Amino acid sequence: MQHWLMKTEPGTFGIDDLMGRPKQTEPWYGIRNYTARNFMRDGMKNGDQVFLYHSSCPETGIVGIGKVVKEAYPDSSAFDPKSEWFDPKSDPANPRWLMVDVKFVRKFKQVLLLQTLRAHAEALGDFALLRKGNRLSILPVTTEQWNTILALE
DNA sequence: GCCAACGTTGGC
DNA sequence: GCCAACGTTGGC
Repeated sequence: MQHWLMKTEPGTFGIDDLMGRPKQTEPWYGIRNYTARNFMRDGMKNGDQVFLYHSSCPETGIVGIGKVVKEAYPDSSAFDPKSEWFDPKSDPANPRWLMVDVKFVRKFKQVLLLQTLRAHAEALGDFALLRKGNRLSILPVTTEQWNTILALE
């Protein structure tokens, strides 16, 4: 099993929204970055666990855990002209963008803040989230990093 | 294929 | 709101 981290903006859709969804599950639509898409397409498998991360908000950091319950399939929002994520270049016969379904697993009692993660940067090694200028919305987490982070909770 | 311009992300 | 960093676009 592999581990990942997925960013989300709580002002738009956060962990509380995920908890409130039917089956506590949501299609992760709207990813418009090739590297992130490739992680979904080539890496993410059913059962993989995911840190849920809140960005662009007062308390940025990891807020809980989810898991992949449906592997990559076409992101239908790319075909919807009314959608904010509409992409006219994505052909339904050859979809450019993909999504996975994520199910809520648990929420941390308190946010594991980015600044806390930074304080343990050495123990985390080369962690994509902490790299300068990191903008990936989906990124891999090694098992070692996963366990180190869980111990910080 | 290069690279400048532009748009977006995301922390602060 | 600012700004650094990065990805994408498009002219050549």
